[in-house]
Amino acid sequence: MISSRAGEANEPVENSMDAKPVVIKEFDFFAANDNCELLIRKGSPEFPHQDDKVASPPLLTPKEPSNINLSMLRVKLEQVRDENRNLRSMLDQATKNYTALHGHLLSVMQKPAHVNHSLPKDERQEVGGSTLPARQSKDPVTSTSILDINEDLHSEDKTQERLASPENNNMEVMSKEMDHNMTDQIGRKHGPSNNDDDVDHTTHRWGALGQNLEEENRPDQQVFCKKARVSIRARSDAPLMSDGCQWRKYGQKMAKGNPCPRAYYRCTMATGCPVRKQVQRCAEDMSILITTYEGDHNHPLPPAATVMASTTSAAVNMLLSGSTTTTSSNGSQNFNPSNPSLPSMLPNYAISPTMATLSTSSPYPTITLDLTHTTHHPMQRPPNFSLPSPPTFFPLPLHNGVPQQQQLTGHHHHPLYMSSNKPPTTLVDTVTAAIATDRNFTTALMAAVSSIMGSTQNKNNTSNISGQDTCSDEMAVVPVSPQLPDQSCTTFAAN
DNA sequence: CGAGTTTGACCGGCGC
DNA sequence: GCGCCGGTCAAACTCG
Repeated sequence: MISSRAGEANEPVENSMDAKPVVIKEFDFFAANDNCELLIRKGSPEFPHQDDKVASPPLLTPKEPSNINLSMLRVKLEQVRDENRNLRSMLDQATKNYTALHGHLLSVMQKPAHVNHSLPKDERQEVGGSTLPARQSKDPVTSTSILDINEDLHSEDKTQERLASPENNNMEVMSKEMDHNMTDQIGRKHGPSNNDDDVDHTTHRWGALGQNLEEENRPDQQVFCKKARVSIRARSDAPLMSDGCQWRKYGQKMAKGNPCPRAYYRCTMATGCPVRKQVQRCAEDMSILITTYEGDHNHPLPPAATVMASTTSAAVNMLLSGSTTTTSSNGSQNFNPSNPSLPSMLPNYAISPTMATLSTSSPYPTITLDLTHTTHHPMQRPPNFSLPSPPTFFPLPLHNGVPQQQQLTGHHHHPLYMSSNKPPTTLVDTVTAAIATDRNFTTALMAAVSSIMGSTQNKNNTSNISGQDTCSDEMAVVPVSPQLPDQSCTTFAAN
């Protein structure tokens, strides 16, 4: 997600990062450190020579006080480089874990699909108006068990650091991979298709592809997966938060139970982009802005936004995917990390009570993330990130290159540089800060995913074909009235 | 004049 | 069937 220029300069960018060189420039990995920032921002091409400069004997002469500073800087630089190396390795691990996790998810999903459904062929491939071929995947589903993943989660520090790694710009890649896997899965799920080679690689769906596939391919659960939403609660005095995308307001309504009007926006970055968002202030705390995203972009996003969108939509995909085997009788799943019923899942969350809430109630499964307690600097560790209140959600259509029309006029808005000078005024900042650097937040998200997947697994094990959601004893599923579909769909009403 | 916003009308889903 | 409600449409309006 965030990569450093130091990393860029010190080491050749490898693998997926190679493919997205621009991403690297989007975030200032060391924005929190003025000294390092100074060094690094002098220009990455110069950076490899920093060592030479610093190490040159004249500069280290103890007589000169400035050389002392240089020595200190050098030490800091070394530290940063070490950290960068660590983060890189963590990223690798995270990538592997993610892949394994998703693979397992797919394998879990596959079972009930075969048992419970036998869809007509013609229901398989229509996705969002375009035809997505049902792939018969030859990719072996990884055999990593959910327990393995959970075990990884148990190694709290490792996992959390991995996930919190600013280098998680590879999330984009992972997300794409997931989308492909999802496509694979759908193909597998509904029976083999012999079209191995008719994969639509040209369709770049950054958002909830899996969600849409679910929608289209599982009519019996259509209610459940009708539309997925992600809500973000964040404190902001601005009428809306800049998330990097271009939006056009197309409506405003007074919503029941909230004196503040709800504004409706659609993405205008590409014609026909189906992404919508709703913006409304929290009725109980007017300083909290609730932004709800729905749909997936039909166009590429700029790097920074892509990273965020991919990360978040990947989470949504996973959440939704995992939840598809649970049925709508359950209102919502509240992933309470401190819930004692999740001892093995979330070992380290006593300090962060409720971090992310997934509402699985129909018709709109909603992930709500409360960022109102995050600190603002991307590189700062929030002292205590928590989501005390019922959340809202997001498939994030975010990018930083295009100004939000209502807030930004004509500037090219770099979240990073903004955030390094003042508290974030953009959603990108807030979410990025939360996702990229907040261990609790990120791990909570992962925990939520894992929880659902665990739930999925439990459901499968109990062969709950009737669709009744019998909450597993092991899962921290907080039952909410199944007859309150709206309650969890939007935080507006829920609050 | 074009792009974006405002706002009342309209539509569909849902519960009674 | 009716009314409520959320969501969208589109004409009128504003602004640069």
